[in-house]
Amino acid sequence: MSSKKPNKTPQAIRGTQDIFGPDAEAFAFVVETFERVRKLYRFRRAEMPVFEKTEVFSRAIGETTDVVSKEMYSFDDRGGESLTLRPEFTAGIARAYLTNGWQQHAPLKLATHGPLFRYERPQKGRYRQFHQLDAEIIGAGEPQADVELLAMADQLLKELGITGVTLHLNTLGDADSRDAWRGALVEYFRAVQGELSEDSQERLEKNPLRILDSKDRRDQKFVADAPKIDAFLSDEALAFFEAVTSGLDAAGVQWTRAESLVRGLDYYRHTAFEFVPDEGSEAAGLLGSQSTVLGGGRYDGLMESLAGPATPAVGWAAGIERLAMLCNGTGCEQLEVAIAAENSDREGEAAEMAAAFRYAGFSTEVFASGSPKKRYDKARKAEPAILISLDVRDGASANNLSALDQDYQREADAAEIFAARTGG
RNA sequence: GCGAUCGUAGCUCAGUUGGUUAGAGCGCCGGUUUGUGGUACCGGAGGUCGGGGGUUCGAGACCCCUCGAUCGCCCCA
Repeated sequence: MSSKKPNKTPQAIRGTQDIFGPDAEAFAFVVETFERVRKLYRFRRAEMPVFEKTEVFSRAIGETTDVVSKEMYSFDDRGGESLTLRPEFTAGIARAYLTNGWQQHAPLKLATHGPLFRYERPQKGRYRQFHQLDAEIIGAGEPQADVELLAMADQLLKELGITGVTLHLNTLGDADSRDAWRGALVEYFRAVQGELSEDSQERLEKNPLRILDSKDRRDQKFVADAPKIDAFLSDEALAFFEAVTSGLDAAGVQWTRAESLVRGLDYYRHTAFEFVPDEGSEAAGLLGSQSTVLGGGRYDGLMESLAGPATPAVGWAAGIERLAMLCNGTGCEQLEVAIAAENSDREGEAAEMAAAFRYAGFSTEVFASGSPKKRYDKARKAEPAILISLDVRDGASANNLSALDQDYQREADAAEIFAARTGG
């Protein structure tokens, strides 16, 4: 919107959001549930800076990835150093782990959440400033770590009340398995190169694994018969994957094998996973095409890219906005007590009574502004469990308490406070 | 970076093949009615129809440009 007016209200930055109302309640509900669940699994809370030296991300994530090559918010600070707003958590966590000597706590279970930044075109479920939950287990190379991490993710989704979402699981094998598989895929797709989509012809050079989850029909007919990772897995890699899957079964985590699931970033090895809405489910409809709600995997090579010791690790991240879309309507709690001061002489008492209710642990709202005659209706429209009217009739105080919600449990306690305050 | 759709009151939206002074509902403010009650009625504030240019006797509507939003591709949570 261009305008000659000098004092036009500035607009928010593209891809940023002002979250309010039910959306904000759902957002808070997601974060609160995550905090509760991570404590059950004894993941320790950590806070990292929102920005880092650019090289933290370019080295850890990979120069050639889209995230680094075209999606980072980078800028020079006043000393001329290139800094970047974090596009993901893992690289910063790895840096913190190394610079703070957190090796002493290994194996370390870490959880955090907060804003991330990526310069992309916004669309449904995707923003330039977005928010993620993040959980990592660092310094644990055993498949049990993958299982515990996934069990936590699964419980989180259940506690959020999210249904119609299942765990898609794959293995990328160890470095050798992955390289051999990649070579076979390149060979296979090169043979039919001319029939692939334009995007996939390019992927063949840059990131052949990505062809496997192409949405283009021209690609999909070849994907079905493409070489499978299973044929290239070393004995160790196979044993690792079997330990993960049997551990998930033992923990009661539902999963499905997704042979063409590959993760975008270079550092993933072995386990790769995503929680994705089932086709045709309500969740799928709510999310649009940005459907992955939680994703991650094992990244055994990451620490070395930051000049640290070889350190096995697994982690996942989940988009808070996407999770919140799936649990809208939850998190918004009912108003317990509404107090309508229907006469301006009662406004002071209404405030005092509200304080009494609030100290007793009742969520309370006072209606004492605007036309006195319309305050009762306003209070009523707030749909409280208990509605209290303070009025003046024939020169004397007139008080009334009515219970509007039949199922409300604390009515007797509320009535007691009301009676004590009104001398009745 | 590419593509599609869309910008009218604080919000949700009408607005006919271009035709007087741009409307409704909700919300907000005030009044009348009611007087232990989610009432009804009346009134008010609030819009250079995203911005600029063009076509026309006449543009909210048609054309071009621009800004913005939404959704999709790429990529990803």
